[in-house]
Amino acid sequence: MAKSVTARALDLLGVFDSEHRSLTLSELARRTGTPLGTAHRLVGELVRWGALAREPDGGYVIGRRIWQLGLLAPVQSELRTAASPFLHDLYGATLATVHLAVRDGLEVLYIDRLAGHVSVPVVSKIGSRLPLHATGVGKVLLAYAPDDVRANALQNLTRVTAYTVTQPARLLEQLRRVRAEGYATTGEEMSLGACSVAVPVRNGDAVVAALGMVVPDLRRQLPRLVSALQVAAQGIGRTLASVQWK
Amino acid sequence: MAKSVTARALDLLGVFDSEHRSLTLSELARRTGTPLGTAHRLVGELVRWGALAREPDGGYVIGRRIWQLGLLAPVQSELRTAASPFLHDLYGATLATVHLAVRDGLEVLYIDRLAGHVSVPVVSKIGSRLPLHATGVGKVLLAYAPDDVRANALQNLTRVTAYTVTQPARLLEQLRRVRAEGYATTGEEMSLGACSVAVPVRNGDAVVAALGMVVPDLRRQLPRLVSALQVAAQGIGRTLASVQWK
DNA sequence: GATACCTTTCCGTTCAACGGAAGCCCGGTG
DNA sequence: CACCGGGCTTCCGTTGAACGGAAAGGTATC
Repeated sequence: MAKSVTARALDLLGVFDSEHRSLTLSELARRTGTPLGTAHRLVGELVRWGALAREPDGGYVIGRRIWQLGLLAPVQSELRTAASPFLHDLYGATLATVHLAVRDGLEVLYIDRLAGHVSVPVVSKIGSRLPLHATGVGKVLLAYAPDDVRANALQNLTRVTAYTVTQPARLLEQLRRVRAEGYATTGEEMSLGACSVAVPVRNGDAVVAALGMVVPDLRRQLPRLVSALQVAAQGIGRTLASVQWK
Repeated sequence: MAKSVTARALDLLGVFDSEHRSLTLSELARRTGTPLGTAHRLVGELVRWGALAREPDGGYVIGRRIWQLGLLAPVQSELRTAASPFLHDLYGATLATVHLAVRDGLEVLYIDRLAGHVSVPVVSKIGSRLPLHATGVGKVLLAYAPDDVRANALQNLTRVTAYTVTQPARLLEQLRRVRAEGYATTGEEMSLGACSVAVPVRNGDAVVAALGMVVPDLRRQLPRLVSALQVAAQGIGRTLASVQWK
């Protein structure tokens, strides 16, 4: 299956994640199913180029060059920089945990986050992925996703908490309302004690991201939060559109 | 020279930089000296894995997966997160542009930056590299670098402005003073109208980074800035040491 | 000093990668 | 409309780089 050299080399990088930031050569070989001899050579090349680095303790970690490259990715260089000041405003105005996310395949990918000093159990981390159907930002992204994506996502509504929506019909109805009303909400569907609201961020007509916040309870303040979110999302969209043509 | 497939694939990624965030297939082929047929195949694999992505306009850009990986790099995940609150404090206290940087080979690599709304001409960007001998953070990193690095760096003191120190003997003397006094300064050596101060950030005994600021003029406030920097650097070091063993 | 685990080096075989060339798809131009 | 130049994609026969098993070298553990 994974035959090509390139694919193998990339897979060696791919086994790193936030729980495994440092791996030994043999761990890498095991996790990728690469024979040791081969892994040794490939890792050597990756280190030479700067994609991996060797720690004093002998473990391998992701190298600085990858980090530098990552800064050039559009999510980072355009979306994130455009959104950053608005996230701060939003956080300042509400003191809730604020999220910026995009859809990547059938998952939500968190681009940025501003967390208040604890308060609500929040699962997301910058760069992490969560299912589309159990988060506020996820529902927004799903609501505006192409039909085939939505169809695929509905196939597989895994249960996370007792409140997670797992019936396709019910979720579809919710998504319809998201499009009608312009915002999505969740109530403890991803983690108990956490509710969320989210709105789309548009560049022109296209929905390119979602902006959301997590709070312990929605009832009283929903209108206020929605309008704060919409103002910020508007600002981000405007910034994106203006940066586009320089 | 660059024969191995892996090296070629990596080189394809390596030609992206902040001036060239989006490249077409044939640009990639030209810039790496790869025949088109080969480039096509390799780029295809990179896209399949998520290292590159194709924009609607047909150009290739760095993919989200690389960005995600970059977040796992130690510079980002340890240094940057440990330092972030202290950078904010420092910025709040002084309103000067604040920098965190490490040495990478014979260059300064900027890890984080907090810029005031214009004021002084600042060259650095997050993820960018500059020569070691012409910046405050660079001098600090050079002062505490291993002997062979320092020797190599002194070979090649390129002139940037009229004030850049280009005589090895003079720079060596400055570095001696940096070690003795615990901070480095520059006066318009990198860019006219900008002076800088910097101090080392230590993790235990080892100097792992440098913390600096850029201001229009140093004379009057030097002692105040140095002590603010030292307090912050101390804090960062403490945080690093405590995170180390979890 | 034996054990267990990791890393590094070596080398003959083989099959994946190579890249030249030919065809495709556009958009611009005479 | 026909032509042209550009970038993109596909194809295929040859070849040498990549493969991976095996064995030797390290280093902590019992």
